[in-house]
Amino acid sequence: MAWRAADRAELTSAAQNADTPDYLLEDQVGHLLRRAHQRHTAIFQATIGDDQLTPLQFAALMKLADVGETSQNQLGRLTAMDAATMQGVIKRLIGRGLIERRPDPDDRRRLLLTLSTDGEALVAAATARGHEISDQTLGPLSAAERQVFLKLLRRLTD
Amino acid sequence: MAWRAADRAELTSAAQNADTPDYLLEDQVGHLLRRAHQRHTAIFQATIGDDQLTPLQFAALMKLADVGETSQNQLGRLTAMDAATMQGVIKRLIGRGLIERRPDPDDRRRLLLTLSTDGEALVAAATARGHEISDQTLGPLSAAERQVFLKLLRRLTD
DNA sequence: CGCCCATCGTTCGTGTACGAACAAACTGGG
DNA sequence: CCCAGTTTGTTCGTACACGAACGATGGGCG
Repeated sequence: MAWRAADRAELTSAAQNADTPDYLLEDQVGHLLRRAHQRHTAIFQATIGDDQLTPLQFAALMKLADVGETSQNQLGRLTAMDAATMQGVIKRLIGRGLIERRPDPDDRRRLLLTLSTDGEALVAAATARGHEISDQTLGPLSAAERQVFLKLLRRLTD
Repeated sequence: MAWRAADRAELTSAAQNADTPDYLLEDQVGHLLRRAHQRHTAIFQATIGDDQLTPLQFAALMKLADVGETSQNQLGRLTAMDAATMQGVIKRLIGRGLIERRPDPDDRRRLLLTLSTDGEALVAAATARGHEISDQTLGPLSAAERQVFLKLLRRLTD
């Protein structure tokens, strides 16, 4: 249907539209969400104070501290990671000795996860950083705007 | 699921908090941004009508249609992808014959990109889908809320 | 008890992301 | 003209993200 206008007039099939393109990437939610998320991970990495710790690893640790011993898949659900992703995240956290794993005596399919002593120490030390990261991410907004934004954002979250 | 509260009272330093955890993952912007983005890509994939086309590939194509012939790095800047990521995206689009590449006669470092005929056809066909995807992503919000949300989101975007 | 079906964790393949290091090519200043 | 510094595109390594298929286990129901 409706296209551009400019290149139509000329025959350049290279076709760019200076005036009114029907799809402006920078106005699309998906693109803005992606960029906001990129900015957030940059802030995370600059603020968390641990070069090896990634946002997902941090999320898994914090959630595990919150709920206590759980299985991998359960923790994955709580942190919105699928089983395959969780597998890798947990492997690295175990590799760093931040998490321990033991078979569930009541269900031999399951692996129960707990924070190690090091993991608990890291969680204790990083909690303040976590808040700082959220604060910096929302930095451009006023307190009132943050409330509105978070409320709306939460509604776009299944 | 016997956890928290109980072992709080005892001296388990394992310390999970049923009542007032100091860090609630589901309240953090980063987590919400990540989940909203996940939801968006699911909507994209269900709506775009082309199993092979990813959000980034789509963004690159739409932007290229918008600005016309450019170099890889330039297109990367316009779509917020770094050079390494762009390299892979372009490689796949060329592999599908949607984009063509030629050396810049004025600067032998550069590779100029253009849409192929197939690429232009795809852009024409997919534009409406793109709008539908944005619409669905914002589905939970009213028209007024969408305006507010997008305005605030844009400010969290460097 | 036996069977169907769901769940748990793993592996594979593909596609973002991005830092780091490179070689080739351009730029500007002296 | 030459050197220093930058830009362009590529490659490597690591880490998400997720569909798909897999083997092992568990639960429910006839």
